[in-house]
Amino acid sequence: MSLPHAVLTSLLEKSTSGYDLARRFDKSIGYFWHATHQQIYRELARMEGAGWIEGFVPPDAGKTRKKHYRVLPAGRAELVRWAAEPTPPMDLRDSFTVKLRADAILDEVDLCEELARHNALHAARLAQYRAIEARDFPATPPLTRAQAIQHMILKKGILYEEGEIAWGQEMLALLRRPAQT
Amino acid sequence: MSLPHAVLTSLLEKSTSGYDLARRFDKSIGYFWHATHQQIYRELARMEGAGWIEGFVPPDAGKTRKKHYRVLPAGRAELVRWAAEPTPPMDLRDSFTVKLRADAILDEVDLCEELARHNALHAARLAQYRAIEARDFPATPPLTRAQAIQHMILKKGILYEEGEIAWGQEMLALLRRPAQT
DNA sequence: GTGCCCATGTAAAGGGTTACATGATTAA
DNA sequence: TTAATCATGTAACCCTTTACATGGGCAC
Repeated sequence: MSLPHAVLTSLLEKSTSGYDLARRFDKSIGYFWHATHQQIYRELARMEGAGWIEGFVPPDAGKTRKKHYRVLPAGRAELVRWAAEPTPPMDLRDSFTVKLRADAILDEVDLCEELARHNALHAARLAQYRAIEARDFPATPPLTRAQAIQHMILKKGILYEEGEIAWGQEMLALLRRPAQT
Repeated sequence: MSLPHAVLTSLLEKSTSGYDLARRFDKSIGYFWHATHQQIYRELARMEGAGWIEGFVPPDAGKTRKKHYRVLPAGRAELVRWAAEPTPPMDLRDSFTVKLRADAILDEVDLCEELARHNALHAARLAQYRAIEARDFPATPPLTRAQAIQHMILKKGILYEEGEIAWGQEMLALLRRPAQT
């Protein structure tokens, strides 16, 4: 369970509203931890109750209902505590791979189109990541430690997508090969 | 939701008991879809109720309580139906990456040891996968389509672990670098 | 006969997904 | 003024996780 900690991290990077957090979870941080707006609102309410964060009306609020949250010392301490815990390695739940196993024994299944679609999705994401990299990490050496870490996280995403694409193309070639006995 | 379909696939590959399925989910198929024995027993009961599978006492049962399950035509049809559905791409939930983001802004966090531990785990898994590959896919060309697909699935795991290790080593070097300014 | 593994389950709690609800601003 | 988007929520359902329970076989 680390959704609250993902939210804390995101809020530490920049205080913001639940709505904007949800959008951030659809983009940058969401590539490593997905969450819907319902989850986020629920967690924000919980964490405010626990004294980890506090809500406030931003100075430029005007007439909107927008409410911002910022991390309190207790929240920061909790994040540090959690980060020191051992983490189990990510467990994968890839339903497409299950379908491939089904394909291997079933005949009636044809995953070519679906695989091609996935390959295109991965290519699109890769392009996004590369654009972010070009924008946020232009020169190489003069980086703070924080920037260097953030760059490595982005590179992890890039490597992952590159791997998916390379593998996906080989797999597609295999699936398209006519079934010779 | 595709745990039942992962179970169906596994049962099609080989009829077996809930207990052995659970162990299989701790190994081969579990690398792409994790499940505990509680989930598996529950799914087996549900699927038997739905007429997708049937339980039977294996001929060599003797005095054990062991019960085997095999896939019925309805289950096979359901698997085909499901495989034809579009799949969303896997969404990642990698708490270690969240911790890295926390590290980038927190100072009090030190992830070196944990990262080294993860790297060792990935190396161990890679070794396992390579051993399986050497055992199950020795020669190259004379493969059936099913074997070729299964080999590609294994290769996906190998590529993934190799990527994790390469990235993890670079990341470790970065984390170990003394914080200059 | 004690301890360990096999083998199957139940129960409770918590997290995630989907559907629904509401009101307020902004653009056509 | 109608539709879309902003912004925040509630409720129900399902899935997953964790803890507990049970009883049989087997080895020492």
